[in-house]
Parts: sequence; C-alpha cells; structure tokens
Amino acid sequence: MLATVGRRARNKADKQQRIFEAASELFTRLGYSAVTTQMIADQADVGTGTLFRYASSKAELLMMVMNEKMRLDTREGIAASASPTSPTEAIMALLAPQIHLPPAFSENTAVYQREILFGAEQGQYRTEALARISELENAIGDILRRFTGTLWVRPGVDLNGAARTTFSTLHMELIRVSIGREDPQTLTATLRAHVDVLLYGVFAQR
Amino acid sequence: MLATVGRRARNKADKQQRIFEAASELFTRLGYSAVTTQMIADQADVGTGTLFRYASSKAELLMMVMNEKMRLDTREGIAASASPTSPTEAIMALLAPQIHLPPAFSENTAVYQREILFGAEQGQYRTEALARISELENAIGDILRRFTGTLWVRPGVDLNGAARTTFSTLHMELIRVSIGREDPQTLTATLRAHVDVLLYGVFAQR
DNA sequence: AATCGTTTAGGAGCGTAATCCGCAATTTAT
DNA sequence: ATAAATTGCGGATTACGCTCCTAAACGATT
Repeated sequence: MLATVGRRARNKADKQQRIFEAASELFTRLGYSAVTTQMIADQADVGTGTLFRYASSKAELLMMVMNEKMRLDTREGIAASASPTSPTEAIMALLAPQIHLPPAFSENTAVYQREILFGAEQGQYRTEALARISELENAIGDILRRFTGTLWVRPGVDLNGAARTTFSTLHMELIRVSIGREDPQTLTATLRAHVDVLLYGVFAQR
Repeated sequence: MLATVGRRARNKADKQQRIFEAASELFTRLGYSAVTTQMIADQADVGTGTLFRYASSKAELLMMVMNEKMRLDTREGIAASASPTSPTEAIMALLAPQIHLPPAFSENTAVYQREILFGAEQGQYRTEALARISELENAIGDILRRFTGTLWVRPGVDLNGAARTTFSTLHMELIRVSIGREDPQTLTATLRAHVDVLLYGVFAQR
C-alpha cells in the first residue's frame, strides 16, 4: 500500500473542505438566519445527513467558519501586545484585531458570541472557540505580570483573577457591540476607559 | 352596560392569566427544552395561534415567567443595598437575591440570560428584563456615589462608566454560573474578589 | 479475486416553533 | 332589534433543523 492516506480519508477531507467553503460563502453573503442547512448541503454537494456528521448543528457550522478568523486575530493580537510600554495599551493592542467592526452581517458575530457562551457543551468547534477565549484571558494575565516590575501590585490581588475580571468586562463590551446595543464608533474609547478603571480602580488608595 | 371593562377585555385578561400559569408550571417542572408550546397551549386551554398573540415566541413566554421573580429580587436587592457601610458589601447585598442557586433547572436561568442578551429586539418581555438590568446598573452607580464622601474618587473616573464596568463583570459571572462553567459554591467569594479589584484596582497608585 | 466486516453517505421522515387565514364573538351604528 | 364593522381566536399548515436507517463504498483477509 503506497498511499499513506486511503481513498476514505481523502474523500472525507474533500467533503470537509467543500462544506467549509459552502458554509463560509453562504453565511458571509446572506447572514446566519437567512441560510438553511439545505442550502449548505446543496452547495457543498452532500446530503443533509452527511452535513451533520461534519458539524453537529447549524450553529457549529458557523463556529467552524468563524473560528478561522478568530484564530488569526488572536495570534495577531498576542503578537501586537508585546511591544506597548503601558498595560492599558498592551491590552488594547491585544484586543484590537477582534474589533473589526463588521458593517453588514454582524448577525454572524452575535450568533458566534451567543453560541460560545450558551452553545451545547460537547460541540467540537465551540470547544475550539473556548480555547481561543482562554488564550486571550491568559494573554491578559501575561501582560499584567509583565508590568509587576514597574507598577506595584496592590496587596491581596491575584493577577489571574484580575485577568479574568478584565477579560470579562471587555468580552461583555464586545458582545454589547455585536448585539447592537452600543455604538462601534466609540468602542475603542469605551474599552480604554474600562481598562483604566480595572487597572487603577474607582477609588484612590489612602 | 354596567361593566366598565367589556367581556372582551376580561376574556383577554383571563387568557393571559391562564397562559402565565401554564407556562410557569411547565417550565418550572420540566425545564425549558422539555416543554413544547403545544403543551402550554393545551394546559392553558387556548389554541396555538392564540398563544403567540400573547407572547411572540417560546423564549418570550419564559421571560414572561422569569421577569416576575427578577422583579422581586431586584426590589429586594436595592432595598438591602442601602445599609452596608462599605461599597463592596453594598454591591454584594444588591446582587445577593439574584444568586438563588437553582439546583435543578438552571436551564431556565441560562436561557433567560441568553435571551436577555441575544433575543429579538422587539420582544415585550425582553424589554422589561432589560429595564430590570438597567435598574441594577443604576443602583451600582448610586452605591458608588454614596461613598464619594468617605472615599476619594480617582481623578478622571466617570462613576456611571465605572458602574457599568462593575455590572458587566458581575453579570458575566452570573452567566458563567448559569451555563455551568463555574461552581455556584464559590460564587460569592469570586464576586467579592471581582468587586474588590474593580473598586481599588490591580495596581497601587504611586 | 472473492468475501466479510466496518465505516461513511444521504435522503426520507419526524418533531416542533411559528404563521396564516377563515370564522366567530363582540362592539358599534342604524 | 338588526346589520355592519372590528377585533380576537385557533387549528391546519408550513418551514426548518436534525435524526434514523438503509445502502453503498472501502479496506482487510484469505
């Protein structure tokens, strides 16, 4: 047997590829709710039954597509967060790529966020998305640690916990934008204000 | 005609009441996903078509039911937040009633949170839920203002913005519990830590 | 090559949320 | 009291996500 991957594996990879492309194209062009799973199956040239062996739900199909973008954005953000000389700017640089104000179909972004939080426990693509989220959270922890030399950490503060506090707030802010309850224009300024409060507090120390 | 409200209005109120009770009982007993709209219609003794004139979706039916509890919890929390002598404890007292660790059907809570964030824009019961949320956010603002006499507000901090930062974090934490990604047992301690960081910051002032 | 066991494909079918539209109950006008 | 108009009702119907089960494709074994 010469081929290390059999016909079976190749067919499978082929279908996976076709499904990804069909889902990507349709979701991007029409938006989540206007796309039916039939359309995706048809365009990928597979049966509906087949579709659901490659992703366990319509929402997972979207996550499959969105994860790709987020993977790049996360990488980019983490790289960019290395250079700034203040924690605020480092955190802003980390999240900047996530703030690609999507003009038209922010419905996809909203559904993505929704499914990350509330989607089925065992979804494979959701798991991947959650891993990206953790990556960002950890990156914030790294940033905070990086500045413990130049800034005094207030006694009793756990930096990992603080990283989570910070990320929670920023995550919620991104969700707010995706569901249209906040103006994307002012997002950067709002985020900066949030970060500022988080790092230095509301009340001054005595 | 003696009755100031016609038969029509009375029938309407009757149906509303029956639907509320049916939805409440079924959701509580079986959990959101195990309840079908047919069951609710049957138990309320109305047609399916009728059901959807009183609530525009199944999710809205749930919100109708959950809002009732939240209305009371919010009232209670705001009242309890008046007495504590530190901002941290006041905020904890405000949110305490929301933390009724629901042992079994936390599915309802998760769906409620999901719909508050991502539900249809024009839902009437969602609007009501959002009003409760705003109430809590404003209450946090009030708490912060209450302590501006005894604690110094760090220059440049907008208290309303800070209130939102605080509420965002705590809201996200409650969601985390509702979707089972955090242990309800440790929630109170975690929340306190969050609030502490938010109020006094990660880094000490020089 | 032939046979057997295993994995993958896919479309018919199902459950359910939500709509649509004809009909009935009520109110208003004559 | 009768007719006309308006509002509310509700079940048949639809659309869609997803499952289930049969059949085909594939790889291994002899």
